[in-house]
Amino acid sequence: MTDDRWVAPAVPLAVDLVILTLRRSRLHVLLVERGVEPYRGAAALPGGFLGHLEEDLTAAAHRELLEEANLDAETLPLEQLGVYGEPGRDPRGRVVSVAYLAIAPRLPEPTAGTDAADARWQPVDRVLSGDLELAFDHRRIVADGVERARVKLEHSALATAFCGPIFTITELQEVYEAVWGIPLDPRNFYRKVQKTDGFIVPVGSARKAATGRPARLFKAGPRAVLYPPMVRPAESSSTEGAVK
Amino acid sequence: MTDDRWVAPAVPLAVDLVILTLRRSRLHVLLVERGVEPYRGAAALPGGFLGHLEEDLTAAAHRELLEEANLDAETLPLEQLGVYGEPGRDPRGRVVSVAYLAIAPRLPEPTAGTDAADARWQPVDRVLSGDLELAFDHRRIVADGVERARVKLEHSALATAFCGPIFTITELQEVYEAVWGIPLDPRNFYRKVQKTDGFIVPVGSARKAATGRPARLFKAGPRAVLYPPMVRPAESSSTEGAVK
DNA sequence: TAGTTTTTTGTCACTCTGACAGAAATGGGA
DNA sequence: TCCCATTTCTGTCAGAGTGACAAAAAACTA
Repeated sequence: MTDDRWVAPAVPLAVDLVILTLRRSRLHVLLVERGVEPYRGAAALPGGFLGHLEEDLTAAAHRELLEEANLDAETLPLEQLGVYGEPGRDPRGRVVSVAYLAIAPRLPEPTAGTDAADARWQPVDRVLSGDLELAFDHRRIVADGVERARVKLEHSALATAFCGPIFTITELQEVYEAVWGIPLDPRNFYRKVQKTDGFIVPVGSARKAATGRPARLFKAGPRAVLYPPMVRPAESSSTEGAVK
Repeated sequence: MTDDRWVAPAVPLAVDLVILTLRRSRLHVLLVERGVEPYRGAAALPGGFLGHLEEDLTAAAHRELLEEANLDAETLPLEQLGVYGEPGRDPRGRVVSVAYLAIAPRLPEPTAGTDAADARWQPVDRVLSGDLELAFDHRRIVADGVERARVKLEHSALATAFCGPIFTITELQEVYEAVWGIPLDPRNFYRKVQKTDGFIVPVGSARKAATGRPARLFKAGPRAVLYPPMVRPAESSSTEGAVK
């Protein structure tokens, strides 16, 4: 430690991406089929090593997304999710991975890129339930990403980003229900979003419908942080929050 | 990229520590005076490079804390704060740093360790105001850590960890006031913490005081997450939350 | 025209909060 | 001893927000 010419150990650095979107009212995550060892053939998050020593982390994230799933996410706001770096998480040796989270409206169907044999959307509950196994510690990373998304829906207007540019209140409600995984009362939800100033703004009262009363149309409002927040009903578990 | 024998670039990995505590009812952060270049003599967060290639990140964090400030933080729960890795943040070249946050009751006065010329507590407002300049991007890291602490006080019983094992409600209020940086109404605060089930529990109704009515004594309750949360008054700024 | 479906407007009781009044329990002078 | 300053604790009151639910409004269908 007090060596005169001690050199800091350098660690191979990777990025992993949790890309969430909504498809048929269910939350999906983008997964690729690994085309190389280790875990060849297994499902995994898109991601990979830094391209070169000076590459920015977010730049690497965008590049990997393009390479592995042909998704140009240049416009996607990537949010840092965390660092996953326990020794032993990668059979190749020490690798530290920085996970990023993106949440987006309907994205195009991805196509396989260079390092990945396949790329497609998978429902998150299949991943979280363990029904679909992921390589490395990627299941945990997905779980962390989903939890982050749930919290963000409470305090930010992020939900509007899941919808198209124009949407109905019911569609917005479906976003919350899909991400939170619980049903909400349409009438209370309607009241809440309506009186949350700047959350949504009505757009030329056009209409819409297949059956039932036509719904008003809205677009995202100017407010990014919601105060007071949307309240997520308390977990049913009675011992929730207890420790010791 | 499709090179057959391409090797993943390895990056020197460091950890930085934001240790927050309360002293004389003000929030303080642990800083060291750098004993080596770059930024020799400047104030900085304790931290340093990974000791060896297989060292765990949190292990490195604990080790650095011991080395630089002689604080045995084995028991401190360290929480990951984020990754700071833009190229150019370190004049020595590419370095990626993982920041950790710890929040603790009165810790002993630190003493300088091997790599640091000095180690001491500094009020966070001196850092955030720019009055006290920090090396690297450490001011930003401190700001992120303080903001995280503020949010944690809302949703968790963390505030009790700042107090001693036994405390009065007023002392608990002072924690909130110091971290949030705003005054609170003692009567409403009293009511709120009292009826938040499991937050604090009365301990043998002993007493205390210098002047005024003696206060009841409490200890931390079993509840770790607060629901409903403690509400932090909305920021005064009127355009808060506006975007675009 | 009656029934179905979905959206929208209300209602009611309850909880939580901010603002504030004032009583209770102590120590310190005069 | 008696009043006062100080701090803790107990209330009160009005307003905002929420969960649960009723019912009207606006379509389409049979």
